[in-house]
Amino acid sequence: MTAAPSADQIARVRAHLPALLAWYRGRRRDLPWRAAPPDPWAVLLSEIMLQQTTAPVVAARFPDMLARFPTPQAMAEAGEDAVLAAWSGLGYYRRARALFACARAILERHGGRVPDDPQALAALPGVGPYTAAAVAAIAFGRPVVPVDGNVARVLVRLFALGGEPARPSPRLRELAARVARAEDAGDLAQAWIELGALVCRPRRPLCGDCPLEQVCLARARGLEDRLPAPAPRPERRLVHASAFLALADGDLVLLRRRPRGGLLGGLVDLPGVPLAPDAGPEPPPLAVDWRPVPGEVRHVFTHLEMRLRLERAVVDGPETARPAPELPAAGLFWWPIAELAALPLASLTRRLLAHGGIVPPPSGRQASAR
DNA sequence: AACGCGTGGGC
DNA sequence: TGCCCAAGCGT
Repeated sequence: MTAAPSADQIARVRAHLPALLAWYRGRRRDLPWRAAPPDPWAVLLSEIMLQQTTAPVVAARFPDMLARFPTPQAMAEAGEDAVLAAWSGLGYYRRARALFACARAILERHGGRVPDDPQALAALPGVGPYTAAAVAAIAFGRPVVPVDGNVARVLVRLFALGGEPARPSPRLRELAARVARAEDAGDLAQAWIELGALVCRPRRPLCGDCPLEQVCLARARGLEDRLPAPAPRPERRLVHASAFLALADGDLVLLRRRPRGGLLGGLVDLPGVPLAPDAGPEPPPLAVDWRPVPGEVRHVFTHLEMRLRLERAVVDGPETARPAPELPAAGLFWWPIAELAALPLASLTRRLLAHGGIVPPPSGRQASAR
């Protein structure tokens, strides 16, 4: 099966690190989270946003996020709901709550300054092995190689690790540590990642453009298109349900705060959207005259597909519907449509609202990018 | 260790 | 269109 990486091959790769560094510095992209000198908080914020979210999406949202929360203290003082609202549409919302907890931990444990030690970084909420190494290398020049999916794939090909899944793993991190060197750690960390993102792509790698082509075992053996082996695709469950859109006085909408754990945890949505894949159908939240909205909203999650009908009702009388004074921690509440931008809404919720004729403005972003 | 957790873009 | 995938983490 997979031969262990040889000391010779590691030495060959290390000897080519200057070429990798030169390649990176020659084609460095103008990414909004790369500033000189690096701001450790900005680096940490960007790396958490980049966890499983594509760089173009983060590029579009990072400047507003940093402007809204320029320091750990600013984020800690803004409160969890403000962070969650600013995160609207980015997905994996646990990251937003962990980020808020992370800002508080930086304030309490480290006097408001991002720590430079990988171990201290990894102890922060939402910061795992990759993010800790990335911040340590990029923001502080620590001689570590952060291993993300890109770097894992590059290593599997460079060392022709046929039986190795191309995901960050303790074994690949150990290999990365043996390839690391003390000089230019920040640029080298980014070089490995950029190489995977732009050249050593998942499919059809551009080996002719690769600064490491001459030392790549997969290339030498003609395996560059067959490594890494594709991972099996997990099943995706299909869930049918009905969501309920209740309007009052033309300017209030009935919403619900979801429980903090699980799917879309802590976000605001419409009653009837399943709280979990196996949750049964929910009864209407009000005994009123519901009318089906024609069509269906189909939304695909990583492990779940929802097909949602929408029931709509208009209730009259301000005595039956009063706007909540503030966003509640749980349960149903009425909210002015004009103030939807203040709420942490998932993309699914925006689509349901739009299907019912309500288009909320972007949540939590700066009012204007001008 | 495997699974739960969003979303949007590329092809 | 449907499928693949993305600068992972927590449990």
